[in-house]
Amino acid sequence: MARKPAEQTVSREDILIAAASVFHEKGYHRAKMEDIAAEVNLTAGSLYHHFPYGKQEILLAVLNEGVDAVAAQVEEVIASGLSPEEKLRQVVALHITSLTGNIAIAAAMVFEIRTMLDIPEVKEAYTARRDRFEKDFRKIIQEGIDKGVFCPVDVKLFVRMILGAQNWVGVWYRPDGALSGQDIADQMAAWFISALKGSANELQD
Amino acid sequence: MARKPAEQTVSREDILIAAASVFHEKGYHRAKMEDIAAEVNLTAGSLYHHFPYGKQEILLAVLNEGVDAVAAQVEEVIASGLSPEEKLRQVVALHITSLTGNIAIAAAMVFEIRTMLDIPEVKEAYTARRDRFEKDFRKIIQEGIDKGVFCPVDVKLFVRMILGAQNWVGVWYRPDGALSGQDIADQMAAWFISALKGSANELQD
DNA sequence: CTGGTAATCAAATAGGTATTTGATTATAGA
DNA sequence: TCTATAATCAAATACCTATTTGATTACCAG
Repeated sequence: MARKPAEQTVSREDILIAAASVFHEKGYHRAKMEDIAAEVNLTAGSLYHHFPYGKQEILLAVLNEGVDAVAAQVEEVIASGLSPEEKLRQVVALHITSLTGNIAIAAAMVFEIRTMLDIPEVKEAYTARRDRFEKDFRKIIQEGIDKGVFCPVDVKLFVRMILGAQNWVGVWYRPDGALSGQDIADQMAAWFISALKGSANELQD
Repeated sequence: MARKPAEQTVSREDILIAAASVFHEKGYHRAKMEDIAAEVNLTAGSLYHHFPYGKQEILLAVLNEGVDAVAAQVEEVIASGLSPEEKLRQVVALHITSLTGNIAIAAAMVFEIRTMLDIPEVKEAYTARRDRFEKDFRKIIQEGIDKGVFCPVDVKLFVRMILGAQNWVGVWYRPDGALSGQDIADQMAAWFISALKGSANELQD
């Protein structure tokens, strides 16, 4: 056996997809290299040809996979001339559909990221990305407040609230459920906007 | 050495607290029995005296620790004669302050629960509890809708939205931050209520 | 005092699995 | 065709850490 004909060789990308799916099912720790390999008809050792640094490198690649794509699109929306409301709707949709469109990565993002947080470079890169993401959201809310279309709120907390709600979608969403990612996004965005319009009254008893 | 004087012997409870903190720092898998033991000045083997089933039993105990207390209180609120609004405020506060009051357990709850989900009994117990919790929240929202004080919404989704936002608090909250658990709960509850009052208009373009 | 028991320790044991190694073969380019 | 390289495999290796074991000591009840 050994090398298979060209049509059967697997790419990094193939492995990433397989890995994401295995991580999703079992979580990082219970996912064996062998499991990942099996998914693409390789043996565990062969994975090291594609990912010399091993399992962690694979996880990292899986996580990166999902993130940058969304980030770029979000920046675009921010820079657009849309109303804050519309911007919010769009970024919420971007985030949620990205999660629901790749549930395996989404779950890894939530559950496995901490595995890597003791590698300084990784932690930095992750923190930087997350902060940028949060900032993007804050910018939209703040813009709405400044323009008077949203009530003043604790922007930081509000953003954490919505990101929590959104990230959690990656935990419970199932592709065969009743709602599509877009459905979920639409409804949630509407609620966020309602909250942003009706606040500031029932706070102090 | 061997047995230490009475004042220095550790209790199950001591170990649980230590374990929760170690799980919080490192996650279940990277937390060694030795780490937990060190925290209470024991050796790893000694933990088996208190928890014969070992590491999993400890995790399980840690998770149980946090849950039942809140659940009972939530039921009480449900059964009370308060307005739906007030009920919602109170259960949100119960949940969030319970998370922020024991951040180690909260994080374990979010991140480590899945470790145990392949033990059928555990999975069942967990699912049952979670469903009951969700149902309690749904009951409040539904009551508000029925009484006409909340706009009609997809109750199931709404509850998932708020639970996501709330659970996520366990991920980012730090006791030395600017906001107390109660602060967070008050603001979030207010937003949820705003959303419940102002919905149903901007859904269909 | 004198057992008996509870709490502990130090030192194996044991199992799992990530990673390494050395050989093997297909393919592409000279 | 011949050779270098890429992709693969099977079979070690290596390590880590949960768990077990057998001895040791403190405390309490009688």
